[in-house]
Amino acid sequence: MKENTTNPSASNNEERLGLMLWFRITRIYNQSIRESNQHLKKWNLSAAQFDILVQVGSHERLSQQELANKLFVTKGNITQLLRKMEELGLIKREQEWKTKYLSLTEEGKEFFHEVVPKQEHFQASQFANLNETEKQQLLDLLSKVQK
Amino acid sequence: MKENTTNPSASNNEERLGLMLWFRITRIYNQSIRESNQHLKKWNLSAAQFDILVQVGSHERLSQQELANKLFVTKGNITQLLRKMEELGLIKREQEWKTKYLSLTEEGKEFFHEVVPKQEHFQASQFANLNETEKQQLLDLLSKVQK
DNA sequence: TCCAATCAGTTTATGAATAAACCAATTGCG
DNA sequence: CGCAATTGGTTTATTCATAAACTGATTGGA
Repeated sequence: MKENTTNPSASNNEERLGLMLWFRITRIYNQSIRESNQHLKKWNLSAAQFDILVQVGSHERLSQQELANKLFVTKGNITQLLRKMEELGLIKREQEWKTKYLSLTEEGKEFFHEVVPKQEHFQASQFANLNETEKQQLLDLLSKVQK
Repeated sequence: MKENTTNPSASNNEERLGLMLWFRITRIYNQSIRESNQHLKKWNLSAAQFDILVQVGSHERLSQQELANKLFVTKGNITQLLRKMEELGLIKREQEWKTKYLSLTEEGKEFFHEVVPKQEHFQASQFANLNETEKQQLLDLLSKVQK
């Protein structure tokens, strides 16, 4: 499997590794997001919506900006996603001063308890090739990448 | 044992790790793609186009389907991206029987030699928090995830 | 006091990616 | 034969996500 070793150029090893890591991560992401969406289809939910469900479900008084920061996406993106989830009746937005605080509706909570454990189980299966130690190692390394 | 609280950590460690890995990877990806796009703007190129440039530039006689497989995206996506890159004059498609083989135009090759080393340098900097051993470790673990 | 800066959120236009349906050509096999 | 399955690519409708410009409200200095 030298698919990526095909010499992006004659630079040093350190840089070659960086590019290979980039490629590898985008590929894992592409594959993973696709399979997750497929799996979440059962509940008519997208991966993005699932992420929001988890965050809002497990944090009190989250503002939209805070949510955006947690998910590393833009606040514009959050606005759009929330509008849809509000329409679906899963999320409530309560304005206080200029800030909108988020929480799950009753229906959202039911969904949360229904979907999260199952999706969790599914996500775990995507890393089935790693044993527990390796998973922990991978998580540590990835955390370190993001400081 | 569904005494699940509002908290993913109520399940076993193995599964909790899986979900955390998923979140971590999507966040790194989101952040990384954004910064890469920003960086590639200098050349009016997107990350997706860059990926194609690299693959086509370093493999002879690649078909569209093969390219899609290498990048873990759908062939429909490839069709769209190639159309644009063809318009930009970076890529040639040569049909042989029903297969279209890809190659870089002269301009594409120039671009390749201009952009790749610089982008490589940039990508490397995104993993600056890891030393060389750790990078190699991370790459090995990620490869293992994808079998 | 007033004006610039900031902050939370929204809007708009655009690009990336998908799934699913499709076309045309080739092949396999009953 | 003849027809179904496969293969490579395209099209279409839809979802995600971004950047950038915007609104309105608040605040902090000169």
